[in-house]
Amino acid sequence: MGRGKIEIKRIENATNRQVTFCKRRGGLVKKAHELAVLCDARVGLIIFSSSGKLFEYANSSMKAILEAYCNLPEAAGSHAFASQIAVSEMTTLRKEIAQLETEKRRMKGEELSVLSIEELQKLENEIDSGLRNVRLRKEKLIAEHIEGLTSKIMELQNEPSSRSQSCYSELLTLTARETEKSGRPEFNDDGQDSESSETLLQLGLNTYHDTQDIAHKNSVLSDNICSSDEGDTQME
Amino acid sequence: MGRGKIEIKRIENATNRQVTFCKRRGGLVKKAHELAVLCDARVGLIIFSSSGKLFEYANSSMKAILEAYCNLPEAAGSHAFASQIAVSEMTTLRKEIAQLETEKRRMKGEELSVLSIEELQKLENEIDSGLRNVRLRKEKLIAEHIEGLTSKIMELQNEPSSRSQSCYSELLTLTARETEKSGRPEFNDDGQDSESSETLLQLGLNTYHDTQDIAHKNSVLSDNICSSDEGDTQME
DNA sequence: GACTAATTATAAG
DNA sequence: TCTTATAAATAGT
Repeated sequence: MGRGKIEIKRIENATNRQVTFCKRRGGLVKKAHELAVLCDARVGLIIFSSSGKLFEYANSSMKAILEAYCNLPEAAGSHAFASQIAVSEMTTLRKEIAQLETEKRRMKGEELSVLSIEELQKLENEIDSGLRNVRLRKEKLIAEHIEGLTSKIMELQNEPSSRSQSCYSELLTLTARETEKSGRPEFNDDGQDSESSETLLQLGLNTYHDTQDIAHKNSVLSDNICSSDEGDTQME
Repeated sequence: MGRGKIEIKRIENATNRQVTFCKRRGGLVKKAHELAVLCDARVGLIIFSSSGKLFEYANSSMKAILEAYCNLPEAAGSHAFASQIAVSEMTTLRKEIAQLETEKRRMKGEELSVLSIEELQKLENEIDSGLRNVRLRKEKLIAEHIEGLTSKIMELQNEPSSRSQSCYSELLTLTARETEKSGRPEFNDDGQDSESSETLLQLGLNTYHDTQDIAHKNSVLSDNICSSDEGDTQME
């Protein structure tokens, strides 16, 4: 719904991402509210922005919803709940870190021994695509830098001073470096790298979820865990 | 959005209410997922139908979301049950994850805008080195594969059978590709060799990883939206 | 569930 | 933030 269709993947531009976050958060809260009212449901919605700010909506109190979620009639022994959550969360985070570190090592060409030819090919495509992007960006910066130096020289040309010397020499170095690389063909468009961004996702961690239910069922939620008023929405 | 406008008030007709509940619940979960992915947010959604059935969505584990919700800094006095140590350790782990994710994205050529030319150069060197390692490893595996096929053929040479046919043809394809490549300079550092060895793989070995990708895409999509891995959606 | 006509959300400017 | 063209959700069938 917008001037153009968008892919559902992380928005890279931070400003854009923030704007979209605000808009869609509003839309989501509105729809949560509508569902609650129209269908006589109890809805609790918790959102943490990427910067860690909390937004929430609950048509009844969030505490009541969370208590119901944890299958616990009333608050007691909340420490057990919290510590179970904390322990399993920590495990999750550690697994996530291990996973990311493995991915990073593989992208640096380490720890490849267990990968099949196909997996290696995927990895290669992904890295190659990243390399191209990095080079493009670097070359853009260098070009801009050269342009800046050039115009500086233009300015200084009429009043020669010792300062302009250094600009000249830097410009010479840079242009020499760039020239060395020119003549390289553009990207081939065979589309082989098109799946690059998904490859790593499939290695994701799933194993901790099965402990989740048990943790919830055995846990207790206390009175002071949550306090929330009806339909509370904050601004970020 | 529909044939007619409706007021946001409890739907009196029970059947109608149930149908609307199902439709809108699906929509809400989808939008929660989109927000989480697009804006890199953490989202937890809990829905109880009027009959008391539970539906939930969380892009990370619901435990993690609730844990974060219950341990908000400003609530320290009233909500603090997880030990201070656990909280700070968790913060450390999260920072570590954020850092690793940034590194990973940069190696994939994303989020480069804040990097200087020097940093980009360093990154490029790192990625390039990784790429070479991956290619070396892959080519080693392919060579071994060829060798394996060769010796199989040796074995079968004396007793010609229909089975050996396929080995021959695969070997021929592979060696043809390898030969084509030889005599071309080794890694030049401008990225144009990027596809040098993937054609070999795709033509030489079979192409089943393409269909794997498609299957994977589908499964990722459905997992994210409605499987019990992340956000659990039940049928009522 | 599948099908639209209409409404609503929102991407881009 | 505000506008508006367009994509998406959905009410009624």
